Amino acid sequence: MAQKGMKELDSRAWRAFHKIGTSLLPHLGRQITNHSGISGAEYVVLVALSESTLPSMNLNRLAHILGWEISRMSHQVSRMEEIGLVKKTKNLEDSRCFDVSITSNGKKIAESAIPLQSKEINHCFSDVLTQAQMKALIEISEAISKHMKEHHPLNKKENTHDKVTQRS
Amino acid sequence: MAQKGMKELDSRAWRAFHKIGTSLLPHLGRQITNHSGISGAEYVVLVALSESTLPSMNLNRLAHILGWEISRMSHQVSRMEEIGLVKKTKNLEDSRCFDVSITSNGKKIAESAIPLQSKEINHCFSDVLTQAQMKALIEISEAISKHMKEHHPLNKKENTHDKVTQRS
DNA sequence: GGTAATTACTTGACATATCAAGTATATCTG
DNA sequence: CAGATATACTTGATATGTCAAGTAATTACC
Repeated sequence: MAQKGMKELDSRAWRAFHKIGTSLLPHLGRQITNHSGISGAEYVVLVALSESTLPSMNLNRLAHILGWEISRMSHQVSRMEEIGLVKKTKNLEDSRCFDVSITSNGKKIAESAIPLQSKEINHCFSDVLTQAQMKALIEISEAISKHMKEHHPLNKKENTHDKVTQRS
Repeated sequence: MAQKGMKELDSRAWRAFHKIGTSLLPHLGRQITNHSGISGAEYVVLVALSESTLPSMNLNRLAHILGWEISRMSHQVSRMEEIGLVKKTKNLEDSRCFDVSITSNGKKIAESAIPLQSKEINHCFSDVLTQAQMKALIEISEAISKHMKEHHPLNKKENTHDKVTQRS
């Protein structure tokens, strides 16, 4: 959604990316809820924990893997603990840290959700793209990720402008 | 974030896409707030109104252009009206409809925000990709959008599964 | 070994998104 | 033209994301 100061191709490419980013990702999140009864956020946390070789991870590490802010991670894990998807225990070596681990119930839900979700992804993504397109997408992702990592790492403050808008 | 039931390339491509979708878009949203003091959502609404050849649009049309649910659109426009970015007037022909138009203040903000945002997009997106990659992305977007339009149009109910998770 | 930084995480306020239900107007159908 | 249906939008509850500020444990430095 931008035009002035951009070349025609740039603008079209950006809009194309913006469009799939804001339609496909939310759609697949909704699908998770539909087929497995958990939110997209809960799903990615469970998958991250399932895939780890370690039995548990601290919040920081988890946040880093998912590319989330630590505060969001904290809220999310607390909610997931309340409903019994994960368990949080104080780390013995460093008592500032919490070890987050998946519960057996969480694991059960993840194990049934993952293949269903893979099917959805194949449906909306893999099946509609060619091999060449997927390879291109991997390269595109790497180029952008590299840039982001170098120039805009998470949790770096750069805000200098106040909100112009105020509510009563 | 999915593995089982997916081929290696499919999985890598999906993760690549997921990663940029969940890092680049939020980053650029934050940039809008930083340089212009409005949220990403406010920005896209203002841009959609600015770009329209018509002086106003009803909520439905606006929601359709942005690919948003009507309820989200309604809340967003109400908030933007409160802070004077847009104006809402009852349509005379069909009094169920509201004509949404950009205010002079909204236009002023949009006009200063758009070139700044284009610069940001060039920085993080256009400048790090080749022409060929951008062309590929446009084709990829078209393939996915076509599928979504045919199989998962917005505002279609398909939920059959209750939330498994409950709070006290 | 005591004080200053740093790190890991929490908390609460608020903004925003989503969902289910509701209201009001318009259109369609017999 | 009356009742049924569809459309355009609103509303309120709840879930989630974000921000600024806080707490507590660890480490770094003199």
